[in-house]
Amino acid sequence: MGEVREENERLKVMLEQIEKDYHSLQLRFFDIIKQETPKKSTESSVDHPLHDETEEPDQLVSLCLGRSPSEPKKEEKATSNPSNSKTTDYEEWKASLTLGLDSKFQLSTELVSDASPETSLEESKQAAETWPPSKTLKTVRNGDDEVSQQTHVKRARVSVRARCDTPTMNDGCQWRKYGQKIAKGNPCPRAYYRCTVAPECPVRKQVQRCSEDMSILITTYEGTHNHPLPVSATAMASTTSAAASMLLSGSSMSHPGLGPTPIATAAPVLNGLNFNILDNSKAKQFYLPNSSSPAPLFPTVTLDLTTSPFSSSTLFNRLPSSFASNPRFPSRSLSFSSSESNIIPTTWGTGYPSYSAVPYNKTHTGSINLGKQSQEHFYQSYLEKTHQASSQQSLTESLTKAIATDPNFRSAIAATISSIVGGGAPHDNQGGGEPIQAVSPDSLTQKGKACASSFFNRFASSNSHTAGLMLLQPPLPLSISKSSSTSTSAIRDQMN
DNA sequence: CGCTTTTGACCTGCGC
DNA sequence: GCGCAGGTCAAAAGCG
Repeated sequence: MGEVREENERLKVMLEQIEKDYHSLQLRFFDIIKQETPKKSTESSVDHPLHDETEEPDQLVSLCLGRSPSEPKKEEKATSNPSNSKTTDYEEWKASLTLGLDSKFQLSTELVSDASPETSLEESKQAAETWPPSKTLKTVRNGDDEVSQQTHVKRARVSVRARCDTPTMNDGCQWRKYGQKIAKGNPCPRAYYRCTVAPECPVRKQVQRCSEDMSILITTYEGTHNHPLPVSATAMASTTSAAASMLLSGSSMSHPGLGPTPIATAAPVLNGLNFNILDNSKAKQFYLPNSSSPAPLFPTVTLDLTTSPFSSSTLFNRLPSSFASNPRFPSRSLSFSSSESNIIPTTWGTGYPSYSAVPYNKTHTGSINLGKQSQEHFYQSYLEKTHQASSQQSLTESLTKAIATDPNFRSAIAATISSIVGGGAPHDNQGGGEPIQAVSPDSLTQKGKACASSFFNRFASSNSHTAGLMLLQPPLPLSISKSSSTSTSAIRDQMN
């Protein structure tokens, strides 16, 4: 109890600091918005008329995992009165962690989008209870063909590619293997798992090694959990769920950013991570565990945790050429990658934030790239930390931990997907070149959190759309502060 | 003994 | 209609 009280006190202090930084960041953000307004009014009106929301924080689209879309306003209201919002925000933050899998938003994974929250909840149960796709189809076909088709079409999959030595990725959930098959075109067998946390949970996953690189494990998740999950499992689940939701909502609407071009690619390289988004609806980059399989029945979004940050532009070339285009379902791929699979994880594993100030540039083509100098700086920092690191974590473990421990990481992933789905790649040059200091107060068990946080903080700062998303989140255990040295040391003190 | 994994059989959808 | 491939089932085997 004593330890808990102590930790509670520490967290309170931390929270206060976070709130301060949060508000200063918000002020800074508004300043930037003001400065950028004249520029953007000309640019956006011509190229991206739908991005006007970046000028009006009130209208920012918020992807809040586990919360209803209306909540951001509440949060914003709360932030206007910092002294009173402490408890509220903290509770909301906690709620966002625990409610992640019950999110109304997530339900779109399985369902047609425009259902009211109440009905969507019910429908999600139905969808969950009628898991097996074939049975679902059968059942629904008795009623309405159109509905059945939609139900079928709307079942999204989220595929995660990651380097992993273990037979399966530890995502915090309990799985039971129920089958194994040799799939055509891949000598490695594909294993089928179902979630055993709850007896009737519809979630399944397929695990298969990549035939071209055996060190890469491809895990495909399907379905939505119908039960609460352990905290360690909410991360992957909500992230994949959000990705699937994004994909589905994206597949059912037209995007100014994605539509007219053969392929819309955003390839930000931040903190040595690739963040590639592919739109396969128009290009031959459909991304499947089984490279030679025909077009899949389900829309798939792939989170790629394997590729090199310096060759993001060649990511597509490295994809198996047999990925067929799929006219029926769009598929998107996100890449969180390392140049060497162990460098970043090792660094993340140190548990300390990256304090290096990294300027960034954002191109008008939707790519966000660190300057060469910054990349060198960053990787130098990585290498230094690599030497210091005692633990050798795999990329998968690190990312999983980062996702598991950092709600902001999840939000950022979702936000990024949202920014792509909602309006294409970022287009303005806001905030470019200005060093942003990202500081993440360490918590007791948050290995791997720091880099992820700073990574996404920088990303958030570089993308007004996403930045807005981040700002609308309740205060999170990280902060962005321009006056780096003071806040860094302050938080270090708090950590100690 | 209970749970998990293995593995061949079976079911279903799809293309020809 | 047939064959193929993906996915699932369920009995047997394995394991702690």
